[in-house]
Amino acid sequence: MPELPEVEIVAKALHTALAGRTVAGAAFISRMRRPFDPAEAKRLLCGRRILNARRRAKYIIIECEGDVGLLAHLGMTGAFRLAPKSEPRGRHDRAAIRLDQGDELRYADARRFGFVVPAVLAGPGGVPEELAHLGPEPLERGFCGAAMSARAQKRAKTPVKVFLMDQEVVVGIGNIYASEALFLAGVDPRRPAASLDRDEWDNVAKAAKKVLRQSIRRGGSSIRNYRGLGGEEGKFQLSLKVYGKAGEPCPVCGGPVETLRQGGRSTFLCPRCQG
DNA sequence: CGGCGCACCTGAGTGC
DNA sequence: TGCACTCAGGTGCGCC
Repeated sequence: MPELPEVEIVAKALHTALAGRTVAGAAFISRMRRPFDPAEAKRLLCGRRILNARRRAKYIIIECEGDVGLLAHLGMTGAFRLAPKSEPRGRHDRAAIRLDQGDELRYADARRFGFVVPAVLAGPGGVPEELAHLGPEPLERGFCGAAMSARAQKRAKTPVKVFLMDQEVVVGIGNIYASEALFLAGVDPRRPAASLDRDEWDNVAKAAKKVLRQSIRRGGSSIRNYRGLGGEEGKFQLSLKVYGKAGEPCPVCGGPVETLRQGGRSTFLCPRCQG
């Protein structure tokens, strides 16, 4: 479900809601793909103040004092919300972190592709070791045409769209924003990553930054599942140019938007604009 | 290492 | 109504 913009918005909202509060307990509700161990969470976090919540790639890190905290990923359908402890559990609630004033942070996830787990945040930048393999953030300096061009040299077979979604190459870009960025850049998603020249990579990097920033500004894309911390929908789905628009006219040339499968996922493009 | 296919889950939508 | 089938903002593993 969520890509960089949606995760960024959730992380910011968590920061606003949680910074300065104290963890009072943890409850197991139902099994996730990666199990949440409430005893471990209590041992690690109970009585500790929450310092901040932030995003790295599509992960959310909630940091407490003492280099410990929670690591979460929303998978496709994960969502956080704050609820009074007395509120009945929802069908898909998976874990709860009790807070100091009778409320709790709940994690719900219908498909269970996501998780929230207690974590030691001792790696560089206060990030868990297990995130060390991730590529650069697309909104930071490490992501640029030159770096992407260099990275793509050996990827003679990988389509540029699949390459853009590789989290070791650059993080945070998923199925929606890969199609959108390539449309903005005028690059055909089927082209091998290694076949793009420097100018084209500059365009792709710029387009990716632009579409991610605009989406953050508009609250992310709510297409089917995504909701913010307070259950609110984003608005960027209204600004999507090609994603989910098979058969509709291209907003630039008016020709029909087409769809195809790449790596088992749907890609959307305008073949005329993305020569 | 690069590249592919599939598994992991549940729910919503569609067509018969 | 019911059933069968397809599809979904992600990741990770096994295999060649």
